[in-house]
Amino acid sequence: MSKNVFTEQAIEVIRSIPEGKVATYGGVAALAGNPRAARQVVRILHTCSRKEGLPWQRVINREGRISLKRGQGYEEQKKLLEQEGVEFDLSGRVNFEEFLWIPGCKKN
DNA sequence: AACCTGACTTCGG
DNA sequence: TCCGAAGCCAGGT
Repeated sequence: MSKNVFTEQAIEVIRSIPEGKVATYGGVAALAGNPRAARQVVRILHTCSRKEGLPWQRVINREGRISLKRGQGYEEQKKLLEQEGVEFDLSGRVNFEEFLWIPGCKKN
């Protein structure tokens, strides 16, 4: 327990996103105890994804899209997700009905 | 040691 | 329906 509780929780939430599923920044923040801390999730991904080995590619924005721009990680993230089985429609969106991870959902 | 920024989201006008 | 502003806060400069 080095950092604050929120950070600890957020990291744990991110870690528990299963392969082939995705979560939103706000969703992770909410599960970590602070629905409005989506930006902190972004920060955490930036600072910890590398050293903590977090599945950063499974976190996308609320529109079901990848927030990164082409040439800045977008392609890599999409590729990683597709390799896990996550599909994108023609406009580059993920179908939440099918791929949004919901803790406790038995369909996982 | 302050100030700025960010792979976001929500709310009010 | 659309747009600006607030909320959140650790890391980098």
